[in-house]
Amino acid sequence: MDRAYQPNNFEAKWYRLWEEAGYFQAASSSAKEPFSMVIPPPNVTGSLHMGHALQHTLHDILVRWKRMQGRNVLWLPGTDHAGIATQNVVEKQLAEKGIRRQDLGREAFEKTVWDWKTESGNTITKQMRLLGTSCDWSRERFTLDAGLSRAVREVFVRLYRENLIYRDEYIVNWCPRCGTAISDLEVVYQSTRGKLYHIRYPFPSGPGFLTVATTRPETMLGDTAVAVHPADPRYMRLPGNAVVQLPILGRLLPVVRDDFVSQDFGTGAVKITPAHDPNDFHVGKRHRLPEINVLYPDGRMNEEAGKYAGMDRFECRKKLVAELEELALLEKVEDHLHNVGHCQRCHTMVEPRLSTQWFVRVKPLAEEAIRAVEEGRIQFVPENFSKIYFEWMNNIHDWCISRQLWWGHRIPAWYCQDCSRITVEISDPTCCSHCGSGQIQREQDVLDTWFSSALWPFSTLGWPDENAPDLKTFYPTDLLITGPDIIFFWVARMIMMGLKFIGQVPFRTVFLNGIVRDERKQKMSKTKGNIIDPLDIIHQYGADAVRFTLAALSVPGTDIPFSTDRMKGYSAFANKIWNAARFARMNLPEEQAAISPAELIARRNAGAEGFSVADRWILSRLNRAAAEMQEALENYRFDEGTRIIYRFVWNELCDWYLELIKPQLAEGGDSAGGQSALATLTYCLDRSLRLLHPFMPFLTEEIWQRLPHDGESIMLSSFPRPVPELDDPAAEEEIRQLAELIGRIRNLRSELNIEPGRKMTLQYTGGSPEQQALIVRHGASLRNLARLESVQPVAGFSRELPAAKTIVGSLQLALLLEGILNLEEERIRLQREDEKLRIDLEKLNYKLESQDFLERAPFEVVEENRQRRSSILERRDKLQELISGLSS
RNA sequence: GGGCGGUUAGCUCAGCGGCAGAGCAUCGGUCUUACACACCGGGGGUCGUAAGUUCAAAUCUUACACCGCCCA
Repeated sequence: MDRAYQPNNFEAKWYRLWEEAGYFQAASSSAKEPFSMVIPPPNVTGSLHMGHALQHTLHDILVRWKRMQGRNVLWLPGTDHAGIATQNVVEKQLAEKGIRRQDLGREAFEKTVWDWKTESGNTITKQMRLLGTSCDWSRERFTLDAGLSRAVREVFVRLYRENLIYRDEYIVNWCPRCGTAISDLEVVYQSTRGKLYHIRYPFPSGPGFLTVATTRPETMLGDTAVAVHPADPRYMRLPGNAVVQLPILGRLLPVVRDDFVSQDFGTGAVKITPAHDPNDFHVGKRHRLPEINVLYPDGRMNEEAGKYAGMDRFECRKKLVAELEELALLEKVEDHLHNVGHCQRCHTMVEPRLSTQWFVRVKPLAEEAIRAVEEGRIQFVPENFSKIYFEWMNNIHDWCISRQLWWGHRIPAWYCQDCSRITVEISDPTCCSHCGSGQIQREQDVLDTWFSSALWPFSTLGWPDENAPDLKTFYPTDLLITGPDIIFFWVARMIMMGLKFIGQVPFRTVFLNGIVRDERKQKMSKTKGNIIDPLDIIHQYGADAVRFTLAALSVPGTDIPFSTDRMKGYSAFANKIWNAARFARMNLPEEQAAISPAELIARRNAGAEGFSVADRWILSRLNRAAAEMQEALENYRFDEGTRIIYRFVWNELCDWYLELIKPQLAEGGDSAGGQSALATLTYCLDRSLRLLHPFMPFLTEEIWQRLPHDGESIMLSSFPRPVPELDDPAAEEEIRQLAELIGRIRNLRSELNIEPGRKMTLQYTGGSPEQQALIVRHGASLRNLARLESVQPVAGFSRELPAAKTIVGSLQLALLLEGILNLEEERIRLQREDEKLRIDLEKLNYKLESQDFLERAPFEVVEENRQRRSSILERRDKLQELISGLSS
């Protein structure tokens, strides 16, 4: 084996082998219990970023773990057609050649996008493989696949027929750059420094005016009223039929009274623009006001804007304000900080705009979806997220699903030119279903991408064919792992659709992963330049180190501050286990069979001929690690999982066990002790690798193949479970004591500045019979690990003995020094030790002298404290002996 | 404005009633032949502030401060 861990040497090789061998593939039917997940489909346009890397790592950990537990695992991959994003990408490319999509026409444009998708659209799925994701590529899906499109169509038609989808004129969020409506969720509000314009609307008869304040003066061209609060004393004297005159256009506007007006804002009089403001829209409906749309879809003013027609909205604002000023109708302009909606995709300022769109009536669907979570049929992890879910679901609004795009699922609705009614059909109709006219035209709009995403858990499994084997086997899926940012966009909608169309929840558990940030918890962004490209670091440190780091930082409910330093640490861990394996390999004979638990138990029970205390200890610790790992993974505690295996491999197996068996191995592998040690080591490594496999699939496979093993891949091996017969509290206690003893001697050496290489003589006296026996039994390890030449029992220490002394428990130790010992320094050192004990003792005394404590604390706690005290008393006693030995 | 979360070592975070922990960083010392991506040892904390509950509070309660996120 190489001297050091070099991931680039083997990662690609194993992935190819696994994939070709079909290890990732689920069985449509199997005696094994199924376990299924669907991937949150990344955009086809996308490339792998840290968020994906995190999410896919967490998926893969669970999936590999479940597979090793013998489940029939399906992890279904795929991509999303991402309507706006993809159309934008291709339009941009066309723009470079000076072509607009309108020049191509719809069909040609769609073909261009498809070509692009086939050619470079699957970058991300190739990149996913580098991370080691064991998803079932044979079942890969795309939201525009024929099967999925059929599901979309079926759902649309059925919802329409149940009146859960309708078409209406409504105020929607309009992105002038994308030229389409977007849903409420796709608007991101940004705090923006703007202006508040106070504009005078004169009374047409007589003097005076009403002053209204607005942040969007250009919309005044669409004003159809001015509103005041009915209880506002300032406007009490205004007649009921008062009107004002709209500046510039001269239109007469009624003054209406409406509760919605806030008296504190501005002058208490507000302009009403029903076609361009959601609140005004509702006021307009209440007061039967006309709705005047002043904007073209591209954000220019339309013919309703009079002389401003054709001008861009912001240009118009400038010119219009200047004109008002000239007319002395501009009272004042204030700086104003407010939240302004921007398009999530292109960051253009969104315009609320009246238009005719398709909507889903969500409330009826939401009720059942709320109940599913309330009743625990779906569980959120961490649990807190259910609150966010409930809050949104309880205040849900209808969902605008039509988009004025060309890339997506075209809405299956046809308009009749004769009777002007709508025909909605599963298969394309040739005539109007109402009047039979052949003069029908298909709807131009496509559906919101999230509409098809909402069907993902069942559309990918073969629905609407209700007998599809995959659907029967794998629905409901067991778990969904996704980001908290798409609970509303996606999770909630999947729950609604799953319940509506399959009658069962789409998944039983939703795990929300954190957001990956940089190590200072800043969001990663291009402008900040703090983006870490997962491909870079995979290339540099290996996929295993990246995965392990992401898992280690993945504390449920918190963001992930990704740190390259942390990752270096985990890459070192990979190197550590690599070298532990190398050490084993060097000591093992060429042909060595794997060892079974049964064989191991038999040997262990063979008494003196069998395993050493160290062997029994590490096996017992391994049990503990396996039990803890099980618990950690069951609770989605990826962070704990990494801690558990890290600690076991590094701090127990490598730091202690390997060092403890070196003396035996030095005797030769043929000795009884050597054989047991090798058997134990082989077993522990094998099990460690299996425990680690879900986190570091490549490294574990590479090493596993090089060590004695059963089977063709670690992927197919079983996940370790604790073997009760190997639990051994006595051995654990003994090694704990040995480690304490060694630690004390090492500490002494370090305090006395004794060169690490120098072999010392240790004398000891006192102590319990067990302690004495322990020293004898572990003499070789003690000498080796504390760098001692000899360890001698003595009846007592003479005063003149040139030695540094200390205690462990009730055992007194003396490290013999050459030359003269500085008695004063020695005394100070021992007194410092004593001082620590004194402080501990004081605390304990305080507790144990409290009557309340003795009476009210549980017996075990009191007893524990008593024992601690008596142990400290004993140690102080021995220490005092040493101190007085110095001074007399 | 409403809701949620956070504040523990220099940094990033575990711990969530019974002796304050980890990784990294830091300091001192080592090439002790698996590993310098290593080994050994050390230092470092009023557990945001204040009050309360309790025999016992980092942990439970309340208020406050500061920082984030979501919704309006």
